[in-house]
Amino acid sequence: MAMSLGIEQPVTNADKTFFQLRKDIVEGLIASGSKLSETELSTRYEVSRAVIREAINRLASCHLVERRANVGARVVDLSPDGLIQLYQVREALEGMAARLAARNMQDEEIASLQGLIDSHFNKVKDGQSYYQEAGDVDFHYRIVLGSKNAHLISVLIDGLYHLVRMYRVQLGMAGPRVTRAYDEHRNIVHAIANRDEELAEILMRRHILYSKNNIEAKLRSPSP
Amino acid sequence: MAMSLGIEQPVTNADKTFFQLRKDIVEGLIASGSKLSETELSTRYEVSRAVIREAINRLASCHLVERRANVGARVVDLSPDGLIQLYQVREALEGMAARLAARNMQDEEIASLQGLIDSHFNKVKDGQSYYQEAGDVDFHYRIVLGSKNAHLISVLIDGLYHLVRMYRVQLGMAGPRVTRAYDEHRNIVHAIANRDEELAEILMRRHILYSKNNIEAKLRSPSP
DNA sequence: GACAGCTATATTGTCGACAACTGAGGCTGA
DNA sequence: TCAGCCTCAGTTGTCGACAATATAGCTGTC
Repeated sequence: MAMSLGIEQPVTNADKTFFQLRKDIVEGLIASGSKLSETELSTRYEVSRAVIREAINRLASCHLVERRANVGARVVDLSPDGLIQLYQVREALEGMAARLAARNMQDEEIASLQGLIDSHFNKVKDGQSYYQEAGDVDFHYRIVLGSKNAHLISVLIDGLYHLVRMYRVQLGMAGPRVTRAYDEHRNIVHAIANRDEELAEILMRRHILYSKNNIEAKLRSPSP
Repeated sequence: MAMSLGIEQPVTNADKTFFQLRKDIVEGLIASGSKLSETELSTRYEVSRAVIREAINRLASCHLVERRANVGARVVDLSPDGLIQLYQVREALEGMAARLAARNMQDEEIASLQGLIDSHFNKVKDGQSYYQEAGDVDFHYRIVLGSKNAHLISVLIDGLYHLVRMYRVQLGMAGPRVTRAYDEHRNIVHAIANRDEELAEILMRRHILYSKNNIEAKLRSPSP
């Protein structure tokens, strides 16, 4: 695993194929629930079956595909229950991440995070929904990295976040939750700056809980 | 991944090799920090390099080995900091597992769990330190499975628990924490039986925190 | 018509060989 | 002496072919 300190750089052919496949799955180019044929993919991506196999195995580690011996691999299918379970794990892990960030982040990192939030303020004020996607992701990334916990970083950034993005993209999230989420982010940073571990964890957990409820509501009423 | 509902059954050759390699690493037969040569392992385990490669990749997903492109894989090395980080994640995940177990476990499952605890009582009373290893593992397994959350189950049972066992085995844990841990288990089951999610989570988190402190102390004073 | 068993086909699992890369050691030239 | 380059052995990455397995469809019997 790339350990994700910064941007993951593909070096081998299997890496590139893995990233490409992951992208195509997350963005729905390969339909959720569809079967992944090794031979077909090897011709489509113009690599040998061995590298396709390795890529699929890695995707299985991220829980983006499910593999059965002697049968094959299928892209996971998205379900309300799956989403809920995903957010339950996020709540636990990111709560802990916020706690550890309050303990372990350097002062400069916190200042930089504060700067990020401030820059968001302008965009929120202008009503740019740009926020939800890039801004939200960036915010959560920084806190997870700030935890300085390798397991946390790996499970979330290399694993769950791609699934989260898959749900967001394929269910078409954009949402009017922008300004409210902005305030929540602001409060979390404040708690971290005060080195208040307990509060940072609680606020982060509530933030994710709200976010789950929001997406869940969208999931019931197909709006797009 | 095997999804771990019950016992994971090897079907393919890569499965068997993966299990064997994992066992040998966890139990220290392959030294922590040592390099894993694909060619050497393929002769030692009498399989082709391809299945060794797949096994190593899976081990990397469990964080039991670290792989670098074009260089090779090394068994992770155990460190005090690594142990602490591991238990931080356990605290977050198993806390959530206990909460969800209080919500989702069937009445019969809870009764069975209660039975397990009761059976432990006799052994603890007799001073059998058998408890710590098998009993403790079994207890935590049941609660994680009781959460009915696939991600939680996979990350913990297919992943972190093997690392936990690796620390325990290679640092020689047995400890006088038996009776105290027993009481903590008892209280957790009580909270779950009462469907008290909040309390179940808090108790589990404290239980793991205590456990971490215990191992940490042992790690400072090499007793065995 | 339904069902069990068999056959055929397509897919996955496994293998050995070749290509590409890394790291160590020695060599050259200042 | 030392920095930098180069060579070379050994390792990992990639490939195409073969073996083993599962699924679909057919056949024959009840």
